[in-house]
Amino acid sequence: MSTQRSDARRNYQRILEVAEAEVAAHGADASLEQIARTAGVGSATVRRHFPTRQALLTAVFRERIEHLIAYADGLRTADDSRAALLDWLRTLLDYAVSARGLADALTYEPPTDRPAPHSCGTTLESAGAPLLARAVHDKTVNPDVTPHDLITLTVGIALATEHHASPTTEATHLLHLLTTGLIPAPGA
Amino acid sequence: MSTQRSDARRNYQRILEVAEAEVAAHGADASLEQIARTAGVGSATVRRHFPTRQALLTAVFRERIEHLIAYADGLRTADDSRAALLDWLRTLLDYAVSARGLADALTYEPPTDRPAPHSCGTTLESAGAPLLARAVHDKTVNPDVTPHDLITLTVGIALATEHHASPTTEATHLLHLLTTGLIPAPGA
DNA sequence: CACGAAACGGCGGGGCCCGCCGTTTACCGT
DNA sequence: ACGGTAAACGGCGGGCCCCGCCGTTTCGTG
Repeated sequence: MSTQRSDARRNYQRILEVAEAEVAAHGADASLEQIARTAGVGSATVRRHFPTRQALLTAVFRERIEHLIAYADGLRTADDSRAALLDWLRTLLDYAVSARGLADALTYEPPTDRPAPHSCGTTLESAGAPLLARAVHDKTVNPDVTPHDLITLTVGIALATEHHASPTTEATHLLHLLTTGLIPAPGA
Repeated sequence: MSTQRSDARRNYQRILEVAEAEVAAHGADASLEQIARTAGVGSATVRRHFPTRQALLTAVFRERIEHLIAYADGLRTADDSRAALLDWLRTLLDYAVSARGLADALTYEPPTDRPAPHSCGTTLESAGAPLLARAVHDKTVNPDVTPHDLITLTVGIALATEHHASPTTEATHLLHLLTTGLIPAPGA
């Protein structure tokens, strides 16, 4: 079926498994050579399957991204559009904070990204878009907020808290501030 | 005066100058060896003056940090405490976005940072604290916002927009969203 | 079973960071 | 003015990493 040879497919899987562990342990800049070594393949093979580090990260996080997309889909029919959006953002942030390297992977989209319109970030944005649109339609969210803004802000929180003492608690706190507004408009 | 030898002082300055340029060009992970090379010193000398990369970055950004602190001081007596805080945040963000590496330097405070209570981030936080306190006192800002939150959120925006198409415009937009509130409380 | 192409992986080059250690250089006291 | 000493220097080698090349193995197929 797949135009790929069987050993190639096997190596691909093996590398991916090892990469998941390694990225979880060392973050987005885990050593490719180390991955190759513990996967029992040459480092060239790793780069053959994943030409760029970003490609590897995308593959590593694919499952989680899809999970997030599915979650967003489920939330589309929720009663309270505002709560749904909040819920999704919290989940997204939780993922970004707990999965080392995810946030970094999400920031690195655009070095002339023509042939990758379904890379991590873009798909996430289109998954969040309906939730956002509905919330905007219900007047609970400012209309000049774009899906892109959602992702970027969340990723930003994750990145900024990454090296702190207790990232999770701090991140949730910051998300709260973000949603509620740091310095509301004067008429408050 | 200084217990330091004259050549040491000279090298220190020279390295610092080169480092500024190099960091401006290549961000927080500029090559230390490259800096040493164009400064005309051995790489060991660089590490002798700046034991860690973070130390070098701190020195590189010292001026700007102090400028920000001075600006905050000037704003302490402004008429409108809310506007003052906003003004400072905007300036801070502007610095963080335009000076490559600054944001990264600000996230990396705490690997058991005992003897460095006046590292970039900490001093910035104490500079912002009075502005924040006054704004809180005037009821224009939620009281559970800490100075640390201010810095972290701003840095987060800078980090997340760093690799995007037009960081500055996007960053200011995001700051606007942040201050005004992404998803205000239900009673809106 | 044999053959062609796909896939592999070892090797060398270049770079970076780091620590060691012999050498130079500035300072100070005589 | 000068010599001694400690501070400061910088070259070198080791370890790790990423990258590209290219001869070799291995899979799939006719």
